[in-house]
Amino acid sequence: MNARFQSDKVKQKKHHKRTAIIEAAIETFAKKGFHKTKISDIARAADVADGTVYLYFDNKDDLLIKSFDELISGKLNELKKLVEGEETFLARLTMFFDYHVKLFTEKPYIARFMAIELRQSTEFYKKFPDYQPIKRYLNYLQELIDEAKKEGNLRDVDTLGLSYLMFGTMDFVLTEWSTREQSFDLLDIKDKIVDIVRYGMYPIREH
Amino acid sequence: MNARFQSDKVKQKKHHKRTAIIEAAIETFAKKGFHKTKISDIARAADVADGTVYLYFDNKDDLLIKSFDELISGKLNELKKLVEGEETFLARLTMFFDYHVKLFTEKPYIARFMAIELRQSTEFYKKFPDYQPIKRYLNYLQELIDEAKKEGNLRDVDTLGLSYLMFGTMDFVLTEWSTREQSFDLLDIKDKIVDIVRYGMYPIREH
Amino acid sequence: MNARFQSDKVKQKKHHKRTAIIEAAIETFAKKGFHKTKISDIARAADVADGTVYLYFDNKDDLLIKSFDELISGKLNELKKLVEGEETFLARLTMFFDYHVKLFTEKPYIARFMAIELRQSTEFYKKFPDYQPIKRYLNYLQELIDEAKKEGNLRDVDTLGLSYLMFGTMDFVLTEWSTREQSFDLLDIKDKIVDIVRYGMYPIREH
Amino acid sequence: MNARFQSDKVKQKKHHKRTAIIEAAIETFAKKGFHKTKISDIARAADVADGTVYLYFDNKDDLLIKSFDELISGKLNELKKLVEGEETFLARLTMFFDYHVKLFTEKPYIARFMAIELRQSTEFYKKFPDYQPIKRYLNYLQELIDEAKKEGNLRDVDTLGLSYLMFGTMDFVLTEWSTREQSFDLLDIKDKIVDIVRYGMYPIREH
DNA sequence: TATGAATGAGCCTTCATTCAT
DNA sequence: GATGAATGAAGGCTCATTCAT
Repeated sequence: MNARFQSDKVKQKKHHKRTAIIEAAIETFAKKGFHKTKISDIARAADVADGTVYLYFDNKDDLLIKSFDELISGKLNELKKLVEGEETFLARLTMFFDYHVKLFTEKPYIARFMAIELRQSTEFYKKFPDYQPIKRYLNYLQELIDEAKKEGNLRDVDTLGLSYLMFGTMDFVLTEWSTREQSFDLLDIKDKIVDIVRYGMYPIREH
Repeated sequence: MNARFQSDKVKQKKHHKRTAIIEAAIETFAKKGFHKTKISDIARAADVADGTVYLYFDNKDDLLIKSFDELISGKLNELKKLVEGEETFLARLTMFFDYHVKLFTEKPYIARFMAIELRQSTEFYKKFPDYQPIKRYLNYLQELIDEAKKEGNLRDVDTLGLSYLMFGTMDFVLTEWSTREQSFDLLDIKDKIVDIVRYGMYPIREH
Repeated sequence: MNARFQSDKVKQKKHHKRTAIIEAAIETFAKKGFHKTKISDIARAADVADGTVYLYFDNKDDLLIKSFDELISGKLNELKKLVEGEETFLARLTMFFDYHVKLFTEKPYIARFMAIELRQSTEFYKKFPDYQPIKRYLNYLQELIDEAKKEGNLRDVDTLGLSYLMFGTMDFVLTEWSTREQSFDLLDIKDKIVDIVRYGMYPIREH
Repeated sequence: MNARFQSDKVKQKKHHKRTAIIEAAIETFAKKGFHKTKISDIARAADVADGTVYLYFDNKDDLLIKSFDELISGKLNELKKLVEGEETFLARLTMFFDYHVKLFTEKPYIARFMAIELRQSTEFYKKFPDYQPIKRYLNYLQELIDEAKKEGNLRDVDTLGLSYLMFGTMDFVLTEWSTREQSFDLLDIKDKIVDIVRYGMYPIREH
């Protein structure tokens, strides 16, 4: 092993603890909520000392924010790749939801994290006015919708309205699903909701 | 003044402080969030001593629950009266949304209270598994939907799905609206979303 | 016991804890120094709970300041009464020193408190620019000196200079005496220093 | 380059870091005070790693002590050379004060260091009973005084008393001067105080 | 009933010190 | 010798809850 390799290893190690802390934070915040989570809980879960957390993050708030960022950036990138592999708007929409259903089914605590911890306080938003991770999701959805409208695959619905409808519905379904201990089938309800969003709730007119 | 009258007055008085505390609690929880609200904040707002709160409520959690119950019962009753004054499903649906838009426009902190504080923690739900104030809203929505389906004014969509879609969308729109400092027009977006829910997002087929 | 008496008792009681905390603080700060003194040390010494300290004082710094104020105001008042009972400048000067010698001999920790804790940091002075308890002592000394000059009992020495000389000497003697565990006789050295200040250090010119 | 030279260079280098740390420590302790100074502050100022400090000093206390020693030894040696260049007691006394006025005017933080940090705690003196850097100053002053008395240039004042008077006055003047942001003229007040110490404060008897 | 002073458990954060490299 | 990432003990302060009046 030469010097260059060693340096790489060092760099890797440098980030190892940080990554461990982020992962522990996401899981613990999601499981117990921000306020009930002690820094020492996270430190223990990450197998580091309490003080180590403060080598990588300014304070508890900062850790929350950075955890969100990390989580959402990662997921959004994954999502974009998958979605952009699809051709039609319908396929993309389906993929958008499928991705989340899969993600949250596999790691329900992420659903809780995104659906609940995210919105703890206006104070939080006041403190970090530029911190709008949900906004990035919404923006992405809105791009997809606008494209679809251009393609003619979508009638001229209100972009903002549809994005709120889609995101809000998904968010609520997931919140219910995760706080109610997964008492209904996520895949099933997704299909049923997609059906409503596609065709509306009015009786389908015969022609 | 006879004994009966006196007793009534006493009872009224008895409830006066309780009511004041509940009202102060709702407003304060909504404004500052559950964790940042101190019992002494609520006591001051209600113009009672800290200790007095504990004459009417077991603890802070209990006060939160009772506040929700009070708030939601009141609002739900109001809502039911208005909704049941309408004949058609469409009118009822419209009324359902209009009522909330009006309510939250007038008292935005109630939106915050319902949208955010409501879902603070799994711990909370674990501790009070029977406490599901949202459930009552959802149940009511589902009743309306089922009726409408029977009337033939609604195609055979999934009741649970539609109720989640409607409630989740409303919830999210309100959260955004209240955390983003009312940056968009609530009435306007409501109409646009109702349009989507009615007719779906697909191009309307000519016939 | 009537209502008025009871109210007095309450008032007394109200201040009882505050007084106990101040006294405990002075003694503990003096014995251990500001930084080594824990709030819990003071609380224990005052026989109250830790939290009680914060009912009467904003924080540890505030407690230090208030303790000084209390201590110095009290002592300065006592001192003024005694000094003003004397007629001539010489008697007043003697009283000024005698008072301190007696005070510090009886309660050496007060000497430490005034001589050392008082000047912990420039930060402290920056934070509380108006907080100059020593200044009040100096001002008082300067008044005495100016009067004496007017009376003709004192030659036209520099007032500021003499006040610094007197205060600084006293301060240093006390510091040495208290940090060196009272290894010399305070009364004795006082007389010898007074002699120098009176007649100067040059050989007394015969005439 | 031979081995001896190399060894010298190494020794020099060895001491380079130690010297850098001492200098950084004196300046930083003086500027921020002992308790607010972090080891990492000193390390950064000395341009070494935190751990390096512990190669040369046992702990933070030890670093403080060694810094004092270094500072005081240096200054005392300088002072002695200058003082011993003077013939008469009066000239020596003047030099003693002039030296300090010059030193502290040029590097006010040294005044702070000596006047304040020096006396942080009884604990400190208890821990290091032999550590009396001021003592060396006092001893030197006392030697000067005793010599002067032998020479007949000084009446038979109490040596300890006069040394305390001189040192204490100087100490206090400097403390006031440095904590009050140099609000008065050091040179001017020095002359006025020297006048008092020489001739006393009583009206000069005519003859 | 009502009060509000008192309590004390609990937690975030700092920083002197260590030690593997 | 030199580094600096990691450690973990320690303490100021908050605030839900109690209880004597």
